[in-house]
Amino acid sequence: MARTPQDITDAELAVLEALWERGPATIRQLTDALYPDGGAAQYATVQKLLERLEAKGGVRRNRQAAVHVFAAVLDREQLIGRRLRAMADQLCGGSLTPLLTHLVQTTKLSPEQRQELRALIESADRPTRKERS
Amino acid sequence: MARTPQDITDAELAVLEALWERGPATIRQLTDALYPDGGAAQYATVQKLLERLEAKGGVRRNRQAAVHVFAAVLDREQLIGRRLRAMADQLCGGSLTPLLTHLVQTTKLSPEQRQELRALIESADRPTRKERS
DNA sequence: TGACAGCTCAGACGAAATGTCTTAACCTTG
DNA sequence: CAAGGTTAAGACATTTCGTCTGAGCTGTCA
Repeated sequence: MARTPQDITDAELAVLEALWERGPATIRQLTDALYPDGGAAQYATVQKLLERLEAKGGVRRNRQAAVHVFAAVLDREQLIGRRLRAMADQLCGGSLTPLLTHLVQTTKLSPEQRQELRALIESADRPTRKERS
Repeated sequence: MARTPQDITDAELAVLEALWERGPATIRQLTDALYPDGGAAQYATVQKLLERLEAKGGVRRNRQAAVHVFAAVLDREQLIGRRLRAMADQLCGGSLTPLLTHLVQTTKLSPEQRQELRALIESADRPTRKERS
């Protein structure tokens, strides 16, 4: 049976997280962060991971300088969204609603969080109206 | 970098889905459903997948008859929950709240769904009170 | 100038995960 | 009894993903 390649792999995610944490960075900087005692091979690993991330639209490369600087395009929120959508596609015929329902039923929310959620539901009402006008 | 093995793999999920759809079944039945033109090798594949699912707690095997009957232990809802939790662990420091927030912000809900969600939030209030008493 | 270090580019390779297959033994049925 | 179906065990093949090597270019320093 066909397997589904991962969208953003674990190692790619580690690179993304390093970019989220420190902002735009060079391969050298990322390698030192991810592999403190790394050698040439690890530099090349990070390079390859960035290349794949770039191909997937997860990072952008600035080639202006001789040493390229990479920045995250995909932030945590967006990645969460991608993963939720992929899960909905696989398990819920594409609908996000079962995921939402499940979370509401199982997540222990503080009164503050509940209020926040109610506000989100109400504000979710309003953009819809604006979109109509 | 270490990779994370999948909880329930794609092929295992296909087996689970067949069980969800038809209820308890034998290897023969599942093989015929999943591999209509399958031979002995496909029978063995399904057997192995079931064995792994059993080890993961996803299915239960009834050995009373000579021919074993398998039933899903893990239903779709539970699998969704497992995956959401895994996602929260990986992307949100373990908190489900960001996932919930994201879904509320991005899911286009009908008025009925919104009302349903409000009701869920309110009912989520009440069990909490019962649990205190 | 030459050597060296750092960088980019390209692609092969190694390891891990996962799906597939083979073999042997046992049981039931015709 | 032979054949077919089943279980059990484990090896094997394929795919995915992380790692590594080699070549070429540039800039710096002795």
